[in-house]
This record gives sequence, C-alpha cells and structure tokens, in this order.
Amino acid sequence: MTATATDRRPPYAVAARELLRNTLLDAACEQLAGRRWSEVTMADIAGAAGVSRQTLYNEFGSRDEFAQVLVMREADRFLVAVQGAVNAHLDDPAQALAAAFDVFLQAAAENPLVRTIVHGDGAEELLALFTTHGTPLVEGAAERLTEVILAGWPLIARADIELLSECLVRLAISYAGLPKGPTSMSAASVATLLGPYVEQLIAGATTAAPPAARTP
Amino acid sequence: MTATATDRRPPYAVAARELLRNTLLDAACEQLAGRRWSEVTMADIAGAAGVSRQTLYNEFGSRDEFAQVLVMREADRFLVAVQGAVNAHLDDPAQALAAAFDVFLQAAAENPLVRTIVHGDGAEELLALFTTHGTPLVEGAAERLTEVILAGWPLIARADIELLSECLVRLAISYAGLPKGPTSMSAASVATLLGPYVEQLIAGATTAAPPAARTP
DNA sequence: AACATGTGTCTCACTGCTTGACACGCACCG
DNA sequence: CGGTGCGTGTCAAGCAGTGAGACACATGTT
Repeated sequence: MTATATDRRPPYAVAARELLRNTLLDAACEQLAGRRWSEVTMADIAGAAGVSRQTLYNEFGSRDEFAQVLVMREADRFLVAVQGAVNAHLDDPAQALAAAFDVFLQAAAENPLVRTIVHGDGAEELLALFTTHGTPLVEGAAERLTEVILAGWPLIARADIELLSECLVRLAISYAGLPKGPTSMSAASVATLLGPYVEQLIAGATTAAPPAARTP
Repeated sequence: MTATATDRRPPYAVAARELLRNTLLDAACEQLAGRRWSEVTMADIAGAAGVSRQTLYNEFGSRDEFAQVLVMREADRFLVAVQGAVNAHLDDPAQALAAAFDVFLQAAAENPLVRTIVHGDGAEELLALFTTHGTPLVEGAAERLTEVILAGWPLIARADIELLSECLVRLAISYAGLPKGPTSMSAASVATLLGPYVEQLIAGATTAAPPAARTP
C-alpha cells in the first residue's frame, strides 16, 4: 500500500454523488450572483447544473432543505479559512483569535452569497437560516470550530472550548450580518474582549495538566 | 469573482463521465506504484476505482487502449508543466527551451509511472507506447507543444514550429527513458544545439513580418 | 373569477452500472 | 500430453438513477 492511509480515493459512486450535489450548489451560487433568491427557481438551478428538476428534488428534498445545505456549505468554507488562520498562530491564542475573526469577516464581506443576504434583496428566507432558523448552522459551526481549537490546544477542557466556540460563532454571524467599521477593528474588539478568557484557559490548562500527565 | 463567461461549468453528465475516467486512471496509477503493469489486472483497476470491470471495458474498450490513454494523460500533465516554463521565458526563446526541457526531465524523473517504465519492471507493453508504438504519443505531444510555442511566438511560421516540436518531443522521450547526467545538463545541451535554430526563426519572423512595432 | 407561475409529487422511458456467465488464449503442472 | 487456473473480452439480464412530461396545489396577478 503505497498511498498513505489517510488520503484514500473515494469510490466512483460516492464521488459522483458529491459531484452532483456540488454542481447543483455551485449552479445556485452562480444564479444568486445576479438575482435574488426569491427570483431563482428550482428549474433555474437544475437547468444551470445541466440536470433535471426531478434530480434536484431527489437529491435535496425541498427548496428549504436545499437552501439549508447551501448555507451550511458556505459556512464550512469559511471554517476552512478560519482553521488556516488559527493554525498560523498556535503560539499566541489572542492573536489567533483576532486573525481568525478577521479572516472570517474579510471572506464574508467578499462572499457573494453573504452580500446578497446582507444587502437584503429578497433573500429573507436565507437570512432566517442565519438567525432565527440558524440552529443547525450555529451548532454545526460551533462544533466544527471546537474541533479546530481543540486540535490546536489539546490541553484545554472541551466544555470551555465549546462555550467559547458558540460565543465566537454568534459574534461572527452578528458582525457578518451587520458590519461595524473595518473588519480588523471588529476582530481586534473581539480579541480584546475574549483574550483574557482564553489566556486564563491556557494558563489553567498548562499549570493544571502538564504535557506528560493529563487530567480529565 | 462570480463567473466569467469563459469558465462555464460543465454540465453534470460531462463532469461525471470525466470523473469516472479519471477515477479509473488514478486507480491504475496507484496500482502501478506498487506492482508491475503486467501484474495489475483489469479487475484490480476496476475494483480500486470502486466500479465494475464491465464499466471499465465500456469506457476504454481494451487493456491496450486503456494503457494508451493512461500514457497520454500522463504526457499531457507534463505538457502543462512545460507550458508554464515556456510562458515564464517568453522574452528569451533559448532560455525557454532550456527551462521547459529541464522542467520536463525533472518531472519525468520523479513521476511514478515513468520510473516504473524506465526501471524496466515488467512494463514492456507500456514502454512500447513511448517508443515503437509511440506514434499517437509523439504526434499528440508535438501537436500540443506546437500550440504552446505558437501561442508564445505567433509570428513564426507554423511549419517551422511543427518541425521543432517533433524534434523536441523525441529528444525529451529519449532523455526521459535514458537519462544522462543531471537534468539541467541535458536541458542545456538541447538548448545549445537548437538555440541557434530558434534564434534564426525569431529573427526571420520579426524582420519578414512586422505587423506592427510590437516585437516581443 | 380567470389566469399565470412555481412548488412538490408521480409515472414512464431510457441510459448506464452491476452481476453473473461464457468462450478464448495462455501459462503452469502433473 | 491433457488438465487446471487465471486473465481478457463479450454478452445478457437486472437494477438504480436521471430525464421528460403531466398533475394537484398554493399564491399572486389582472
């Protein structure tokens, strides 16, 4: 077995399904760049993806579910960027916080989907997926963020990170939907506010649990 | 960036077919990393790709045709690298020649498929595709290389470039199969040998047909 | 009220993948 | 020498997913 066990090729069937879903989601994003969400029909999306409307329904069930997946995928892309920013500052938690937040806000400000929603052009349904109906998004993003942070600082208690993550996700969504000044400013504010907390977490973890002996 | 008119998304059906072919070819490369070509069965390839043997035959006809496509795809990847090297030295044809040749030999030396063939481990059938049965490869690569050069120096007569391209392709295959010293040395040799010819082409083109004062 | 549009569901035809089988060639082996 | 195993190449039947068309339903428009 020459290839490493981690990067295993997905069987064709799985890859094809993923390709279908991504093609449809990409097609929707493309449509959204020019029109409002309420103006984009399921037929438009299917057509832009080169697929029948029925296939779209088979894959995503309903328009609402499709929107949900669309938003979740976009959020996931942000988290990839955030993960990179965090891993680039593993030595300085506060700076990692600021950098990650800045990267996120920057990406959000440039993202077509986010711009569409924030601009308020008939995308109320999508907006709800970020706010009032945002449970899956917030929980999913917080969970994912928890893993990212936990991977960077394994000594901190998971519960503390979960608390921090949900707070960060909510703040991030808030700032993304209602920007305030330059992104770096907002990021600095968050870092200032939460910096002491994370420093305390780090300190508590390193003193309480030196690398050799782990205490749960 | 939303979507320029040039990079249009391929319809799902096309993308899925391409995905199937690439999955199969990748699976074959993976198998080849550990075993000889003669030891890799069609069933192995199909299985590694997560697809049935019949599908493999439907897509590629026979084992020989599959090997042909495999080699051609690998060659195409080399040409992408070569194209990059050429475009990085549009101001100096001789240097472009050397750089492209060096890039090619470097990539060939590191390529698992090429190494397998050169090492001679039971891949005689594949070796033949580069040499005695290499017509499709040589012609295809020369054609492709012609386009690359023509794109860089549009003033040169196509016939001259075709001549040069075929010569280069044959030399490249020769050096790839039977390396001589460091790759940069071989590249320099070729550049020295063919440099005067290309300089002459450039000179002839710019003096004979100056469509504007725009000489590269 | 009549109409137009979009969603969601259903049915049918078709394409493509899977499975199992078979003939053929070939190397190995008693 | 014939038997056996293995791999190639082909075929037919079965199955899953997609495409195409029609339909009921809700909503908004005229």
